[in-house]
Amino acid sequence: MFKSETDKAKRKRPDQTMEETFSLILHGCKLAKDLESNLGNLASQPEILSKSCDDIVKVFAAAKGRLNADQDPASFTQLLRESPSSSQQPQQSTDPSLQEWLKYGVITQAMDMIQQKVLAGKAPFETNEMGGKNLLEGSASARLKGSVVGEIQAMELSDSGRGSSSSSQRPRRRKDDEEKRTMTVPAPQMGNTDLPPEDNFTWRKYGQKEILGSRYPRAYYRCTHQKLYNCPAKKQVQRLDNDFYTFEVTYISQHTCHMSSTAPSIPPPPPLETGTQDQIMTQAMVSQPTPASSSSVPLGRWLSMEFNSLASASCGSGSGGAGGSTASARYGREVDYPAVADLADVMFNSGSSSSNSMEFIFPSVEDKWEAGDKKN
DNA sequence: AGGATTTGACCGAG
DNA sequence: CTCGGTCAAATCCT
Repeated sequence: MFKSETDKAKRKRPDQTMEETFSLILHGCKLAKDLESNLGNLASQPEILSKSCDDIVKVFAAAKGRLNADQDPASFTQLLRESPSSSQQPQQSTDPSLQEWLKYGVITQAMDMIQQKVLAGKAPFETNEMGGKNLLEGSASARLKGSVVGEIQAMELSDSGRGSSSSSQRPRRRKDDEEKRTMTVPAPQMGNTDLPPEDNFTWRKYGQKEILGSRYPRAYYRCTHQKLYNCPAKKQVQRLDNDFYTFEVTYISQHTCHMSSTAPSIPPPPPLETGTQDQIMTQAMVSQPTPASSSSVPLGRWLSMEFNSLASASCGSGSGGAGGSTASARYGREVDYPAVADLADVMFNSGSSSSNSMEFIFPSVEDKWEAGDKKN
């Protein structure tokens, strides 16, 4: 895929070549970004990590080769430095998150994230949940676009938290007893923008509250299986004051529901149903990039699958809509798709799951890649 | 009917 | 006392 691009470029004029080289580099960046987003999931899959790295290296190598052969690197560098409004860098202006990523070196964050996970040996960050039935509902592209792109602007492990469990009356755990991880994820910019970011877990909304100084209310969710499996996982979702299209999601505590072999969130992986298989596959692949034992998909394959089927892939998550609730549970109960469930299972058990799933990554990438920057 | 969401009230931390 | 987080009854949805 990349080689052909490179070959084609060689037959073109320098300016075209430059443009394509630029795109190539950006694509490489995207691949890297995708990888970064899934490092958590891939942490335990060195082969896939290796493969992914190879893919990225190939892209950059191709770009480098073209730069060396066809043009003056200096000009390219200059291109990079030009103002965002420059027509010379459509891709650049197209993907602000990428720029940001490049600028701030999010990879470092990702590495830290993984390190933390490994050190802590705990469950992963949430990934997008699939809303089961809602998967097939309309505004798929919106969902895709709005899904968690995995732009981790901030990710923290702090000791703050609150929580209440069930002891006597309302015994609240001390704030420093809970783990809190905060990240920001883009909201859909088309369709139902109320849809909050999703991950691979099912949540039940148990409260919403206006927060002082915040423009938008904060929604409180807890794991659907809280009662059944005494799963303490919770999350809070709130729009950023200054950015309606961005949610700040705070995950509190780890899921323990998947630990149970009987946990509903991990039904056995029966064969896929027909008809929606593509969607499911895409969704599964995308939302559960974890290279799991049972259904691991190399990043490279995700990419190709993604690019090939994105158009028809409805986004995987569903939470149908119901006003801003992430709890797909309502309309799409638990895990409706075996493949997804299987993947989720794997993910759960792998103890990793970055906040970002491919579903969120590729679609947005694709959108940005093709549609240009409509976000800003 | 069962389960999810809504929403006002309650409770504890600061 | 204020505010954030949670509870739980009412309501909604499938």
